[in-house]
Amino acid sequence: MAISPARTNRTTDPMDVPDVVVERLPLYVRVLASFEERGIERVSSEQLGSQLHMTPAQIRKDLSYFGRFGKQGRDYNVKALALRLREILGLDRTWNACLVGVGRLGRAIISYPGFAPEGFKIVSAFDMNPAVVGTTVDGISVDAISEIKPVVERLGIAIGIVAVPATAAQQVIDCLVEAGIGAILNYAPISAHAPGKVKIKNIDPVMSLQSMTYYLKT
Amino acid sequence: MAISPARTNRTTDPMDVPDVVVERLPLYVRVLASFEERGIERVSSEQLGSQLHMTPAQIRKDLSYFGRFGKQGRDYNVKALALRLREILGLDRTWNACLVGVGRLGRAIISYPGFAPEGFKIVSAFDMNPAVVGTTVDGISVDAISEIKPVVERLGIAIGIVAVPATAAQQVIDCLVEAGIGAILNYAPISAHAPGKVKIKNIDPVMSLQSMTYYLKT
DNA sequence: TTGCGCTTGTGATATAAGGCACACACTACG
DNA sequence: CGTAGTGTGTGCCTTATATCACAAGCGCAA
Repeated sequence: MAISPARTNRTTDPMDVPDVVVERLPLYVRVLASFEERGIERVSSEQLGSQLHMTPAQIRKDLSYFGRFGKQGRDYNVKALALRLREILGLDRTWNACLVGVGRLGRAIISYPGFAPEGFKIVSAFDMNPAVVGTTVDGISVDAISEIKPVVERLGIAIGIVAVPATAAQQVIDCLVEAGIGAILNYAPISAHAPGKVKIKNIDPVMSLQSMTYYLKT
Repeated sequence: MAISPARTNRTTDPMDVPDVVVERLPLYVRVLASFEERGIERVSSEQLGSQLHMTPAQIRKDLSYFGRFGKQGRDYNVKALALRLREILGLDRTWNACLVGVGRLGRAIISYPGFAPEGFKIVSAFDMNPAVVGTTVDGISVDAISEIKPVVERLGIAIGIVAVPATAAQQVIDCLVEAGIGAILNYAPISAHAPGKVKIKNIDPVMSLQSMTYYLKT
């Protein structure tokens, strides 16, 4: 009697999509881009799946959280799907980010050429060390950490990148959250947590290695 | 009638432990180390859990895959547990690694001071560029990629670190696998796959950012 | 030595993620 | 204009992961 409890029309509705699914979307965007570059106009979930080593069903199901993209019996239009996924992920615009911690690692991050082409622009940097504050690294001027809040607000920064020593990391993260940052990419070797709705991802090569050695012990 | 199907005595048996569990162990090792540094001798799963933002039950269950570590009613001995977990993960020794791709990123990885203290030693580097082959970076001599196999065998290298452009990455990975490498840490922005039993972990900051922007779109 | 309080280890249960398989929709071709 | 072939979208089932909740074991105190 009741209205069908199934997900109704859900094109990009704010319905809760599992995090795992969202985390796979950039993957899809990436393969689609590679197909696009090769001039391929249409792909089936089968092809995508074999490329990504996943089952076609998983891909179709993931996509189904956001709407219907393919024509039944006629696979997907590469360009259109890529465009739509970028839109869903919010990649159809530029995002400003700030970097905290201008040490060796921080400098490497600033000069990393992989962010800009994907629309992520580091527009500001912060450090505690008075010797570094006031200098310029790769065109980015370094401010004192106390300046985070005003700068973030002034420049419309939504993303924070943390590259400080482990001991300072949680404090810096709290500071970024306080400043109104919405997402944090943390390079410090701590299992960081951000309060509230702020998203955080940890980049931790050492920990990755440490879990792989389990399988290496013969 | 049959022998109890339950896990029997399983101290570090090769029984199949879920990957997710193995991936959490380094986390435990890390907090335990921090407790150890602070001179704390005993911890309960409750304390560990609150530190890591996980439920105590999860921690106890994870540990139970490997044996019994605590005394009931009397929590865990920090030092003993840390030691045992390091042993389980194979962190009670040094691991030799090689780096492929001595570009900007590769150099940053070589000079990253975070690997050595955890027992990961980069002992060899490779590159395609003839201008780089033969040079020395931070004490590591750079060889041609064709040398991978013999060098890996001679130096007992179990881990490969990939820092080449996306276009070359899969090829390099195949090459490492062929050379007998057991684990790969891949920094190239591709969703890489290693055949067979070889473990692979991808470090991909851009993809991390791309999945977080989903939650930023207001 | 006995009993109480505490925390582990773990079976049972709940929730989440993944895969299967088929109805439906669309195209193409006769 | 009808029919055959193909691949999507999705309900349902399977498998994996997380949580609950309690019995069992330990230490301390009287």
